[in-house]
Amino acid sequence: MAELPEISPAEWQVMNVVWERQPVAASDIIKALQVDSEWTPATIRTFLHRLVKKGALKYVADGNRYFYRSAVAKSTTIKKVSRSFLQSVFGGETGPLIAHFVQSTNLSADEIEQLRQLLERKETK
Amino acid sequence: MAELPEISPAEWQVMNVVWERQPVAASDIIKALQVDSEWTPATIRTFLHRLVKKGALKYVADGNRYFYRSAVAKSTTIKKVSRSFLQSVFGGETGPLIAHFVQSTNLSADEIEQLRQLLERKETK
DNA sequence: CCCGATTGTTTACATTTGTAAATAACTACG
DNA sequence: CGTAGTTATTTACAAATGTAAACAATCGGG
Repeated sequence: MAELPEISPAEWQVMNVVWERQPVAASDIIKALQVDSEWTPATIRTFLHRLVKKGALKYVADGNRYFYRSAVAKSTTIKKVSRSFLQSVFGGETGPLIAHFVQSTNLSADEIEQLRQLLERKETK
Repeated sequence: MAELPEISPAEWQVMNVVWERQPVAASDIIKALQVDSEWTPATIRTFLHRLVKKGALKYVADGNRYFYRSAVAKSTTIKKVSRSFLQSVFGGETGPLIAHFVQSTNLSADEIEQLRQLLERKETK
């Protein structure tokens, strides 16, 4: 159980809402997700269930409502899945990965500056 | 069929070998993959089969051997899967994604310089 | 206190994925 | 020309995933 659970793409959507607003009731998660997905409430509840079973979410009951919280840190989870992605798609090479995303996106002047600074700090270290 | 096929993580390993050395015989793909995976030849052949069926690979037979080639461009495929990843894991925000990878990796001075230049070009455009 | 609405639990089902063995087809050596 | 050894095709099967309906428990309003 020390194992970080595998989180599927659909489940990521759910986790993102929880990380953002926890503790949060199922009804609110459903509302949030229905804005940009086609999922029915039943479907979203299935995801919640599975995530609890996987150990990615936990909850506290208040009457018949559950308030969900994440059981795994977002940062840890991001690290894990990012490593897999990097490995599968870019053969483990970060340089090309970053290059790809820099080129394929419109970055604001501000973001560019931020990244520039990140690189600078990286360099001197 | 104009649809870009979905490629699973295991299949990505196969595709990477093909993109690198195409046209390439199954036996060579198997050899290449056995270096860092535990897959048996039968398993790898299953992946090849599925990839052909999905339209991600095609082949030319030479006697009883097949020589495989990709049927989809690596760049296109990377774009597609990268978009999904960006969306799922970073809510579509490239800035944080790049920041994550910059921080979580050891970049060589050279790579840092490359990226710096990429950003510069990005800025003035 | 009963009943409709809400919330959670169970069950369902097709598809995809990882993993591979069984079988068929073919080729090349003896 | 038959047969051992490749190669490819078919079949297998459990687990995960996307998608949701059916069912059960409970809560709140009348």
